[in-house]
Amino acid sequence: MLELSFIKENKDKVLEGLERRCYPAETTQIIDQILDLNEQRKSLQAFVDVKKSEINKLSGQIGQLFKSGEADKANALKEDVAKVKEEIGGKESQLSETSEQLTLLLYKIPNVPHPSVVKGQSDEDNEVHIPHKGDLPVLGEDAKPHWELAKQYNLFDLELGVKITGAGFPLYRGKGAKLERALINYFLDEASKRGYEEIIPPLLVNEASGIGTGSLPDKEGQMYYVEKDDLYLIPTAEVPVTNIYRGDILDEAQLPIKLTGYTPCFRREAGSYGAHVRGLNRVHQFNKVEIVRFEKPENSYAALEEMLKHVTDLLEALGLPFRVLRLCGGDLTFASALTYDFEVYSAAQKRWLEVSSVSNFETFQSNRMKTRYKDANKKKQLVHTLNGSALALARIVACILENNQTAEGITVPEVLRPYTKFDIID
RNA sequence: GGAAGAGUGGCAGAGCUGGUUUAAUGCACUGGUCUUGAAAACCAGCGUACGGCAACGUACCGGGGGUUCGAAUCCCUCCUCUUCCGCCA
Repeated sequence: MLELSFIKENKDKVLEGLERRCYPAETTQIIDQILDLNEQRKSLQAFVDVKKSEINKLSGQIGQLFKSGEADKANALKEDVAKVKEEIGGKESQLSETSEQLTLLLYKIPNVPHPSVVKGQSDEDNEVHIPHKGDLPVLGEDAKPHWELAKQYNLFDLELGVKITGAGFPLYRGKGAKLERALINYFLDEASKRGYEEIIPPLLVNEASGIGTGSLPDKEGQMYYVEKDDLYLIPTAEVPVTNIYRGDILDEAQLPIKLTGYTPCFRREAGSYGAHVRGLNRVHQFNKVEIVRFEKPENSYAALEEMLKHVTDLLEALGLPFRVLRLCGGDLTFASALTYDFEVYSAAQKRWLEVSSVSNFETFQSNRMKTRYKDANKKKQLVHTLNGSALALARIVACILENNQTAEGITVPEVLRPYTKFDIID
């Protein structure tokens, strides 16, 4: 959520940001509504505060009078209080309604994109930030997509997942399960090497946590919801991990805070089904290692570059052909100011698959969560939050299987062998 | 799941027979005095949010609601924690 003070002082920037996101014109009007409501709120509060102050004073006097036995005078004052209350009338409830409305409207305004983000409608307008190096791999005519390879080598089973749960819940087995576990451990170890503290968070979160990171309100439909306990299954470790510091005022010395966590991720994503979402390309449950950072504002973009390098290193080590995109305004997620998407090329499917997304949210999440720090002058400031996948597993597995297939079997990337304890899947 | 008790400012902890509590006191923390320096001692400051140039005002004693002229204090409700019992990886 944007800060009210920022909207007030930088209305043009906010509008220009909406423009680059290709937001509909109605959203522009919300900005004016917000500013109007805020003025209303301010005058309401000033009024109510003064009246309450009067009541407080009178009540104090009544107390004194009762003590000194002057009940008559006290009772007379009670009538004065009643008058003041009448003056307040519905203003107090108006005040709280106005504040609530204001918050709801603020929730509707997305983050202002970083100046480097280009205007664009959809993923077709994304810019290539780091192009793929060298030629794209070409496989033989008989190359198979990962869902066929999985069947051939008995690595994961989507039909069994259907039997046990439903569509989109893969069951990994044998070397498929071991490969999955190897990747998780490898990614966690690499994050640890770079100074991230490992976290195992709860997989269900409450409403406040969902609001903190921006998964709520509005996006309820994308999360699994346990009605009986009013809890949500996490769509990413970002939600529980970022909310660790919800409502906290940190010490400057604590920053930066670097956290990593492996969790399964649950996404309802009632989207389309078809050839392009076959196999592991899109599932309701997948595994992911997430990295999360809390930074001082002046350091957050350097941190983003570090994260970019981190993910780049992982993909290079795995030997997967990839490119990095800088998302255009229209493809940027609601809370993000700048996002880099990583896409891995699937040689068998002959298409790019998104495997990671690294974003700087600046103060958008921290303003919702009220996560601040005291700077050198002891002034409270919102921190910047960042996060990224390092990495999301399902599609990485798909690409490893497809790109590394040989007549003898699927070769395991060198860096994973200490974890898998086998070199080839055959 | 059942029973009992409890949730107060960074921590500890009073207040909880409703009215100088505008939340005592201690510790921690910050600044100052003293000192060669430090410690000790002493003095002062020391929560968050909103409004206001400011003085200051308002709200917050787990969350929400209620009673009252007035609520940390009484009532209702939800949440959490502790102890005991039950169940259980």
